[in-house]
Amino acid sequence: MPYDPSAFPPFAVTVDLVVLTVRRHSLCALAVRRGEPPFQGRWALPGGFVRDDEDLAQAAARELAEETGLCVHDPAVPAQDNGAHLEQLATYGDPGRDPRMRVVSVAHLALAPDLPAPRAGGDASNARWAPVEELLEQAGYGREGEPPAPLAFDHTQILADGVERARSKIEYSSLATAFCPPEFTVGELRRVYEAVWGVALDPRNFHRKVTGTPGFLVPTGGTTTRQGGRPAQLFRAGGATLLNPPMLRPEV
Amino acid sequence: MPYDPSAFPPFAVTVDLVVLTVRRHSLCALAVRRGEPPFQGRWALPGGFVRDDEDLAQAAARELAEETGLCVHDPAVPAQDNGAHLEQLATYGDPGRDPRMRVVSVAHLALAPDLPAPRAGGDASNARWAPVEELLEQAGYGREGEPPAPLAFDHTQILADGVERARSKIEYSSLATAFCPPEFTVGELRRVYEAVWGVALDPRNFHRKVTGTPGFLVPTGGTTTRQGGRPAQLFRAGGATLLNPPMLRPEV
DNA sequence: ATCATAGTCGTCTGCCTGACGATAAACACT
DNA sequence: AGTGTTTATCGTCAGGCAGACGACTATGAT
Repeated sequence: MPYDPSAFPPFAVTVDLVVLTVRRHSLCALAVRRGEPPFQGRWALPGGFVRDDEDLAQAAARELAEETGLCVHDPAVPAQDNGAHLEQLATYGDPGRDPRMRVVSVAHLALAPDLPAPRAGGDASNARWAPVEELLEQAGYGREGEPPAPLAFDHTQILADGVERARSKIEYSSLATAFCPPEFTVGELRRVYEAVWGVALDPRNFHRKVTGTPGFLVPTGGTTTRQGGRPAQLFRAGGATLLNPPMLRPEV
Repeated sequence: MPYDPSAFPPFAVTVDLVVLTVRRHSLCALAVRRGEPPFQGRWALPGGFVRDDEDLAQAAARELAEETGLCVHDPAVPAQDNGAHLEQLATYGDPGRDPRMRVVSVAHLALAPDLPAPRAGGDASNARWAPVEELLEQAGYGREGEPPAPLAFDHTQILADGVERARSKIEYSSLATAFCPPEFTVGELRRVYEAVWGVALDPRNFHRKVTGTPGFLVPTGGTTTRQGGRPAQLFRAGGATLLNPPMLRPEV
């Protein structure tokens, strides 16, 4: 049976983004307000259709730039700064996940340092950083005075999967540095782990672990006192991407 | 802008399967011969179009059953036997990965115990279990006398990603039991690890590790001598899915 | 009977981690 | 200037786990 367009059903393919950052000691995700049905007025993950001539990673990078202005960090250019980490997360394709038509969404996970205010088409009221616990709660929350509502479509599930991916991946990779500015202290990195995992870590053991793992951190020579207290050494992310042995998440 | 079918390009969506098993001490993948262009006559991963009314996991399970006769093991029915493990792997959507049209393929990873001969539409010459190193080699191999050729489309990449997923996932989960029959010995489980990782493991340390991890193995009371030597205790897979601490792959 | 094979139990040593004491270097008060 | 607070950093110690490897057991093959 040769190529026959009628032999398969047509799908729309989108990319949705779980964009995570750490703000004020808590893990936050980017949410945008839907301006059109279905789920008009509800919060959702940013995303959009994949264009005819781009691959999935390009589509995700484009959407990320449109929503946040972030460039994607290219692993081939390790000196590049301020780039976000972007990776494919999973694909969601239940019939009926979009009431309009059959849509398959290839979700991506992006990790970014703390950013200035988000923008969605320049309209700040239609985009926000929200703590993930807030977005994941069954009831959901709106902004001040808005009715609580969960995220549109199956985006609560996608967000949960993205958060779990981030939580487990910083255990055995140096990915947590993607949440940090180009130069950072051990304490700032520890606060990233604490925010992502929602636990408190011992500063002394954490310091020993991260400075003792070859290739994880590279001292830049500078120091900073922006956190108060004794000045701390500044580091850049080293070349190592896999931590062996891993940094173990404390039990329960 | 309301729903407008012309606003997005139409895609075909397929599922492709990386089906892995362990045969004769080596990790093997299922390959099927393509009967039509493009890549006619070349080996490829099994797969097919997602139907209008099924979700992605259903489509993958259906393809798996069509190609191998395997049922998917439902985690909700732990007593079920002979079921394969199935999980989503990643999605591949480069424009041009299929010369006919824009196809997005949601690859799935299936792990199965050693099986009788494969069947592809009943024709055994069009399906085979091939060692993964053979399929992944740049040049590729055909069967006896056939010209070497790599897998069709981007299936070499998909297979490589699936193999790497399996290799890393048996480190920290009990997934290796999916390669074993319902009842198995510690030695058989060790040979699974050795085949998947391509290394030799110390039988004594391995025995201590797996029998000492609570919930990993449950003794059935029986013994077997099918491997020769002293009779070995038989086990079933226990309920634990996450191994903590993990089983570490030896370096290099 | 002897050997080969595979399974199972122990021992020892070194590494890593968690718990936690102690010191250092900044800033904010008074 | 002194005192307290905050954060960073170094050190110590005990317990757990993994790698290396010795020893013994129970089967089938010769």
